[in-house]
Amino acid sequence: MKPTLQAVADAVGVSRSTVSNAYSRPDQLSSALRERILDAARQLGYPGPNPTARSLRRGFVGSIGVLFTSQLSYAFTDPFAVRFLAGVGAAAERHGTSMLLVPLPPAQTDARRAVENAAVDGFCVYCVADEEWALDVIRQRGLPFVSTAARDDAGPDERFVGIDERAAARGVAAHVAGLGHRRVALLADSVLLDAPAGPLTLSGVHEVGHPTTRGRLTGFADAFAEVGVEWAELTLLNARSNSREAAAAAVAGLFDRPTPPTAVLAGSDVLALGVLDALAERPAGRRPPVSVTGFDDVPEAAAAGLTTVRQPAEEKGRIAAELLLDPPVDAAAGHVLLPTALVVRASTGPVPRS
Amino acid sequence: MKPTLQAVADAVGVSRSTVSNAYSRPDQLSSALRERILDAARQLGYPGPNPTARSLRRGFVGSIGVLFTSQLSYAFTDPFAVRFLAGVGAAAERHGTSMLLVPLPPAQTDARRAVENAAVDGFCVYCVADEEWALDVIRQRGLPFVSTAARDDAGPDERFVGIDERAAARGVAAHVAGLGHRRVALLADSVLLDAPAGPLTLSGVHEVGHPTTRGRLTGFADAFAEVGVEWAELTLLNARSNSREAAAAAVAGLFDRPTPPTAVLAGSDVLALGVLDALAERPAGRRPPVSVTGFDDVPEAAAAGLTTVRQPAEEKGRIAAELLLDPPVDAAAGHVLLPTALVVRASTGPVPRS
DNA sequence: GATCCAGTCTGTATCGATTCAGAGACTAGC
DNA sequence: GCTAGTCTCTGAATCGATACAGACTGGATC
Repeated sequence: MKPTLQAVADAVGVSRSTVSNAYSRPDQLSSALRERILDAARQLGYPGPNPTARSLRRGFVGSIGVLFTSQLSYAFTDPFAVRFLAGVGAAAERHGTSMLLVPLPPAQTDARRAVENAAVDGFCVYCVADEEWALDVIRQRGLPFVSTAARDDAGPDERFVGIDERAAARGVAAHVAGLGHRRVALLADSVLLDAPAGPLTLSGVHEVGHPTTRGRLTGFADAFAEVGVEWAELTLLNARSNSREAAAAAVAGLFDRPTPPTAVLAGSDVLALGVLDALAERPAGRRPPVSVTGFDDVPEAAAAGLTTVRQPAEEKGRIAAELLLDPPVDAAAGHVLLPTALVVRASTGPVPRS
Repeated sequence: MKPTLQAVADAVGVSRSTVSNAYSRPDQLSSALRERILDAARQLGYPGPNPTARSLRRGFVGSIGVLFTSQLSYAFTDPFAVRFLAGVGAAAERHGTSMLLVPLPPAQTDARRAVENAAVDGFCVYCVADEEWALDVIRQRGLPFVSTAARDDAGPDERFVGIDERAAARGVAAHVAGLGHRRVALLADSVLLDAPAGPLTLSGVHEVGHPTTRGRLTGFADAFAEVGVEWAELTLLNARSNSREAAAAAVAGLFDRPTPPTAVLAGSDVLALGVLDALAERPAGRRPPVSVTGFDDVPEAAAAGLTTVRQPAEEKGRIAAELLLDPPVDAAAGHVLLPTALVVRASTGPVPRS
């Protein structure tokens, strides 16, 4: 077995406290003794204070948790999530804090346990769809957290960093509407829990569970309502996940309808790229000139010429971690709204006259 | 303050052990009592057993550490590292284990501390340049680890997953040599600690510190030695980091030499893409037809038409985590060599006759 | 009626450190 | 020479749980 702090103390003939001080508070003992202790420790193969025991006694861990909606392995396939993580990592780095990525098992009971058992000082909650249960567990544990999805029932002291989803979405939709498009499809992932891929009918946008998706779809609807296109006239498409493949599957058959949409507004760049994939796969003769928009402006979007909404991904992660690591004294400062910008590229154009 | 397990015990009028059992070993008490305890816990706002205390007593943490050479925030910009992380994440997910990403401060003393203080059950060590000190700390702590860089002094019980860097590099270099190229530049990052960007003279490849880089450069040299081009005739270029920008900086001026190389072999796709960037930025008239190769076959390589060596990134991460999470009984099985393949695309071509 | 056993629950030791009040020794100042 | 102050170091209390060896109960077995 590895020697403990006590073993070192015995070897040198000092008290446990003194050995502890040799590691954590060098100013509390003479440097001669300190050297003697460190030497003995080296000799014995003592690996330094046990991190777990130290955390227990000190009352904090020195790492922050990052919680993802989906499977952890999916998170790495989503370029936006990766940029977000990079931001969290940069901030964690500066604070000498580690990041704990906690995978959530599919069963909710197990997922609760996972959040309960995470040894962290706080959480960055990345857009967990139907995240309420997770926030409950975190609150129950008395841990601080920062959420990236605006929630209606957020307490005044709850920290948040994100964008005005609705306004941003409205912006890109207004651009498409301005180009003359009126037959439009909206594409989003997990519109409803366990909904099949493809067209979906909802009485209204309020039925959408995921707050971020709801915000974006609401913004889309806003812009079209303004030009006289009601919610019921919009085609709503569900993707089973936020991936190009799922998006391609969701638009299957869409362009073979008698009156296909002339534009598809996607809830993320990844989905939009999937739509472009689906279009590219059609034989050249049957490739309608559909306008497509995304959301996020991930690196791939520029290469694909995708019109989209830019939001600062890395910044979001960085600020999330910073709000967690040194909380602003002013509660209002704990609520950060990031800027967005409409980025017009080649994937949108005027509606073709037929 | 949050109530402890003891508080719940007192409230129900049972012993602490029983409350502990209610959470961790439900078969050890009647379900009626268990319900009563869980109810009381809910009432009191008890968040469940403290993860840190539990880890201390149990002797394990339930999370594995991932160690990166470089800044944690850089890791997320490297597509290969991201795929690796995805693999680790997938395996961790299956085992119900969390991943701890430990940022290493620049100062070595601090970095040691960071590794010493990480509350984990083991480490996946991702290609830490000059990683020896880190492995020492891990060994000292008595923790298991899996390395992704082959080391000459690896103990027989030390686990490893990776590729035959030298053979793979030799393969792609042989392809380039086969195309007739003889004036060739080799580009790698951190060839020597703190070397400047650009040309570098080394008496031999053995001087290269980073084992992965050394392996690849050796393979390149092997292939050219076979066609009669000696090490001293090869141009060695150092990039300050593994990024497109650094690569572009490293090849500055290279193509304006009196006898510029006709091919550049890069130690990674990211570097190779940087070389292509640099070439693309030159005015069309002064853009020599240079062959460029990468290494890794990251997603971006295909789009850029880059000739490269494919290695299974996600698989590497997955296996690394699995070797850690359930160690093979057979020591030989703890040493996994993954397959590689030469992927020829448009970025290489026959040497132009001048 | 004694014995055994399974099912529940308790008590104590333990995991490996940090903290903090205070004990001694020594120096300085008056 | 005495008081105050500074440096070092010690001891006991504490962080919040889990493990394990029993104690007790009630029923089945012979």
